[in-house]
Amino acid sequence: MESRIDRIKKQLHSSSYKLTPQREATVRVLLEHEEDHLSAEDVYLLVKEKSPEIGLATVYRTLELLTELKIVDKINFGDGVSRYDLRQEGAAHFHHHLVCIECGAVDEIQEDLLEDVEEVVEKRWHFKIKDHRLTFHGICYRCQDKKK
Amino acid sequence: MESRIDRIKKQLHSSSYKLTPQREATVRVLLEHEEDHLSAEDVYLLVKEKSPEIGLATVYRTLELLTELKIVDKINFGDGVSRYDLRQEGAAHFHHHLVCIECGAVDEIQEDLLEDVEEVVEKRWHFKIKDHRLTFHGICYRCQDKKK
DNA sequence: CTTCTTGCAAAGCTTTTGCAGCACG
DNA sequence: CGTGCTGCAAAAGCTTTGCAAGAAG
Repeated sequence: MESRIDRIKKQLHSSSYKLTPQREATVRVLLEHEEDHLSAEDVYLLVKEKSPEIGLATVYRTLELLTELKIVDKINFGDGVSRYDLRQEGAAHFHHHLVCIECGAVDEIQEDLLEDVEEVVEKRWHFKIKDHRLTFHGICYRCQDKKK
Repeated sequence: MESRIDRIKKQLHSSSYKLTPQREATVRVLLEHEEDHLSAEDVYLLVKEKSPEIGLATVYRTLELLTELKIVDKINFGDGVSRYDLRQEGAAHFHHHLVCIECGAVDEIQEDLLEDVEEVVEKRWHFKIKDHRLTFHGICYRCQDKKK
């Protein structure tokens, strides 16, 4: 069976890029932390554990490359660093985020809740939507429970 | 009649901050460019036209202060700079944005289109929503028309 | 006086870039 | 060989901070 890495390798090849050991190590870290929202520095430190010789610049370059190929999405929650999020395979749109203003946790909503809204926006504002970013700021279920 | 500046002055006072000449000049620039999405540097240059002695750090400090008081919202469209957007008076939530991937224009949607979605999120994910950020990326009506 | 605010310069951070060397066909 | 990729260090932004001086009550 074809693995996720293999498919990413093909995506790279079809744009004439190689899956070098450094790039593979970076992608593996992203796969192992799919639930998280790692910054470039986070990724760098994790890659370094297994491939200590990698440079931070290479991580940045790889993340930029993966963003360009739409394998990952670059997001910004307003804390001064960019974070990188593996896109669901075959997902047309970017998923949504729930950012907790108390504990800082970031949860994901994979479901697309914006279909109706997008229809309205396309018609009423005559805007051809290609992608979206939706983040809710509030209090997560864990922090709500904690207060009781 | 009470002006917008007066009301902002009161908001500052009620948190024991002063509306200094520098702060007032900064707020005026924001009011005059309500439609735009100015970066700190943009604001600095515009304020400088009328108050040449102002320092960039003061503009940053003022924008931070206004963000804290929820008079402006700090946004990030992923281009490496923070932008500042005056909040509609009395608006409970942040408005939405349409970012054109061809010409870079940013249009605003003042209407709140997320009421239904928020209800679903609060119930299904047990998340207490305090605010949201919604940005659509796509092609604006101007660029669509241009192609015809 | 006392407290808050400012301007300047320096420092801090994240991210990008230049370049020589390496890898691999 | 040639092209692409990497690591390192330097550079380049954007933003924050330290500090002495200034403003305001």
